[in-house]
Amino acid sequence: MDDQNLKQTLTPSTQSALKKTLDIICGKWRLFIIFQLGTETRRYGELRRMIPDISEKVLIQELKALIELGVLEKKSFNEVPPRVEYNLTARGLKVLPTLYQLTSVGEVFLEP
Amino acid sequence: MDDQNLKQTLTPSTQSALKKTLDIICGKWRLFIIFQLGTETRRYGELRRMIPDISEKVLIQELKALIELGVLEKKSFNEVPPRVEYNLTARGLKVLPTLYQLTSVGEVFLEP
DNA sequence: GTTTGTACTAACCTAATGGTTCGTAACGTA
DNA sequence: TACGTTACGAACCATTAGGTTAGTACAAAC
Repeated sequence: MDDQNLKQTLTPSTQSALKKTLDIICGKWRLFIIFQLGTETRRYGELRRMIPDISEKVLIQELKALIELGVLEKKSFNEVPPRVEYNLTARGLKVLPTLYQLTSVGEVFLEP
Repeated sequence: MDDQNLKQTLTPSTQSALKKTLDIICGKWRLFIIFQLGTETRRYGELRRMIPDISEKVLIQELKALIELGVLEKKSFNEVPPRVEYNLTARGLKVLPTLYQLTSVGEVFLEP
């Protein structure tokens, strides 16, 4: 019995899309950051207070990663003390409804 | 300016649902395994050939984890050579459509 | 009688993830 | 003059995720 009946159900383009998705949502904090931003603009310090369990370093690190992925954008104002604002990009807003649906997945598995 | 205007937009139950979701889908291979199973029943060796880049140890490890999470179930037949079959649970099937949508997220960010 | 196939386990290693602590600039406030 | 505030960077460490390699039982095929 050879493998010709084992069709690869995932096309290469589906596979790379999935990998990109995982880049964006995997990690302990990324979805939380995206959800806390939502459609709003928030300062770094606001986000830190909204997600109190994340460490400063990791928050900055994750924000930077999400910017590089094209999910977030950042505006720095030349003020003292510094002011920096973050918000979702157009693409980020576009996928937000799909990401919100992910809570329902967890809910299904938390049902008794 | 105190923090009373920083409403925690995520309720505790939403947060734990999100964490559960991340348990299920995070990791390099879990979504691929779930997608390759889909509505079918597959033997271990079939899965291994359908996801050729995964190592044997990691596939078994991830299958075991997904079983413990309630996403998959497994049937062992007392035969030689051994035969073991995997398929999604009812809950797994229930969230499958939502998980399929995740490819669209990556697609948005892969657009030029 | 040696090899092949199945579904694993065990031992070990590396790279990435997440966390802790400390330090920075320049201003407003006490 | 000392201190708090803001948004970070640097150095360092612990844990986890993922990977490699080897070995197991036992029947069937060659």
